[in-house]
Amino acid sequence: MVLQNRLGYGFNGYQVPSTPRAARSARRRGSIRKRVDDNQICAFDLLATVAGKLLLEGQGSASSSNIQNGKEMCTIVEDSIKKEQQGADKASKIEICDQGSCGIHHISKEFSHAHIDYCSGLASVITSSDGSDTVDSADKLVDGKNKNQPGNFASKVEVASSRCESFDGTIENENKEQINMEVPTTGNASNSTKADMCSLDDPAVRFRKSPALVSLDNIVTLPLGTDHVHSGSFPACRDDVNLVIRDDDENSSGCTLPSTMKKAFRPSPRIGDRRIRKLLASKYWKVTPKLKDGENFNADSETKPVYHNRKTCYKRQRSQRDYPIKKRILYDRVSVSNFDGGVSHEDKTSSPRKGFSFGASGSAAMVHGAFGNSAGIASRHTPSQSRDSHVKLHIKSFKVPELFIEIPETATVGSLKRTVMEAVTTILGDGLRVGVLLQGKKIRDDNKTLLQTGISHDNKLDTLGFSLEASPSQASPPLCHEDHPLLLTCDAPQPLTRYPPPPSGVHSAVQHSTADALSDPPFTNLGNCIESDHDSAPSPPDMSIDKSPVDSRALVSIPETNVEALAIVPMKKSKRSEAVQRRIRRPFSVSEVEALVQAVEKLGTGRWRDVKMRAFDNAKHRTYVDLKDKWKTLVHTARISVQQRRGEPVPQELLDRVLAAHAYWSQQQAKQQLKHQSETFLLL
DNA sequence: CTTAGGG
DNA sequence: CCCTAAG
Repeated sequence: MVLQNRLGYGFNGYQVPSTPRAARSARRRGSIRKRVDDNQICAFDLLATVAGKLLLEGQGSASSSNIQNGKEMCTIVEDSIKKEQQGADKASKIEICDQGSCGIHHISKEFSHAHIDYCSGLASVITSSDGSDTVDSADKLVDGKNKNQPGNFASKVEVASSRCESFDGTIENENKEQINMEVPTTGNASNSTKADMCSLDDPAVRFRKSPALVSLDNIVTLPLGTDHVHSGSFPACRDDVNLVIRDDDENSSGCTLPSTMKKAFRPSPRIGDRRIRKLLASKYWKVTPKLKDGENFNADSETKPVYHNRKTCYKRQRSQRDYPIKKRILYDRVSVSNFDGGVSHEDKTSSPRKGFSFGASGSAAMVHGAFGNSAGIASRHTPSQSRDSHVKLHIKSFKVPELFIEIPETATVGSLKRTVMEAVTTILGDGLRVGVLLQGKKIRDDNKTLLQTGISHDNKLDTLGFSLEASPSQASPPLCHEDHPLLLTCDAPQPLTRYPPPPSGVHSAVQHSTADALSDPPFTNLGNCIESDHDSAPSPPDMSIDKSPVDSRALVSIPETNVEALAIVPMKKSKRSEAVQRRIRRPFSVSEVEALVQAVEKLGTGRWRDVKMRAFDNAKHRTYVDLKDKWKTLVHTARISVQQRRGEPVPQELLDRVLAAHAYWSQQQAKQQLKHQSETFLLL
């Protein structure tokens, strides 16, 4: 507590605004826009630190109201230390994070958010007050965490893998969650396929909700350099919770849509902005771990443009961004079965995870499968047309194609998970279309009926396959390859082919979406900055990851404006005058709320732009206005009864923090005003 | 462009 | 989320 005073923090542990609004404003307008607060220790951090210290010392709870459940945190911390001391296997360290993530209380969470940061914080801050073994412990934590990064990654992966497998098994057991496809024989191949796809209901959404595990073979490669760890402390900024929620909206946004139309209107400069934006988002991955105190990766020069043309883009974005992006799925292992053959019990209702079973087996099989890009299909065909003209397809599972991810070794496991998740979800997201193959031959004529194509014959069903191809209308803006830290790819790089799809549909599809992944994953992913997997809600599922050599695999091949803009142009035309569409509603996830709360606690209300940059810099679809609005609703939510609340319930703990922070900053604002008033009064 | 607030 | 006045 002494520390607080000494360091000049607000009594409540909130940081007093360091820059007058006017100054900030000026700063903003100026070319140099520096974030003042980031190099300062946040009061909350301090609190956490103090709490951590207390806890580490086994003194139990801290005094601040913000520090609750100290015991639990204590347990975690001590536990982790113990593990470290015992040389417990490194994988367990991840568990620490996970435990933390499960925590519902402030400190614990904070700790989990930035366990490393806080640890380092402990080392640096606490030492100054009274050095003790506490510091050692903290250091150990930090070091331990880092040291075993490279060496033990494999083991970690294995752990994840096994978990995944078991999970997968679970899914398999729940075969009720398989997807049945029943298609009129008379329907044409294309239609039926699409219909089925649609019946899946936005898979992406489900995916997000579900704890489904994705198992990918050879998808993750971590460069295991030597300088893996910066021994000292971590950058201060790391305690920021930064949500990386790249938005697919952006992708479909007018800004980048490579549609011919757009191009006509949009001079290249826009693309430039776009690039910068992308770069920004991605750069973060690489740079973050190496940031120095106070250094902000959000260099003004880079950030500025983002906001700069935002408005300009906006309108155009809106014209498109809201059109639901039909999520499609990669059908890898598809089984066609007789509906009568005992699968009739399967319900078709939608439920999370339904129909998704990401096998632990390598996805490479899919790539090199019998049909190349086609999905393998085990089939049993209805022996007869007893049910007349219906072919029943039973899709047993899906598999995500091979991915390739490169991520800095200094990245956290959490960010790795998110990266993978991002990649996976992106692939699942959109930009894919289904191709139908029969006996290895692609059926291009969408107008043929199943009957005509022979899909209705059992003998042929054995060779029925679905392939994934890049959706013609899907467009991904070009990305910068160079020193792009994050790299996703699948299998061998193939020349991007336009529609008509390349021989290997999957490849192209994957690549395509892969490129997309770099830019605009379809949905929420947590930021790289979040140290732990604290978010439990839409948290990325655990995945099995394999370490695989980078090979000579090329970076993501960027589909050059591969746009037929088929789906787009008509839309625009019909929309006449580009009636601005309302942005799609995207409820804040708990983790987002958490990030917001934390940022506001630190920065206060009224600095939404900073909040945005701090915690949502990579969440392109969250504008500072959104954040402000969300805060507004949060405050409101916190004040109403639990019964009146709707949507995903926000942990009371968070709401408490909201109220606390709101109260504090309101008061602070009032004070400032008073001050200002008196000043002007004095002048008069 | 940002904030602040009403809608 | 949107819209907008005001800075």
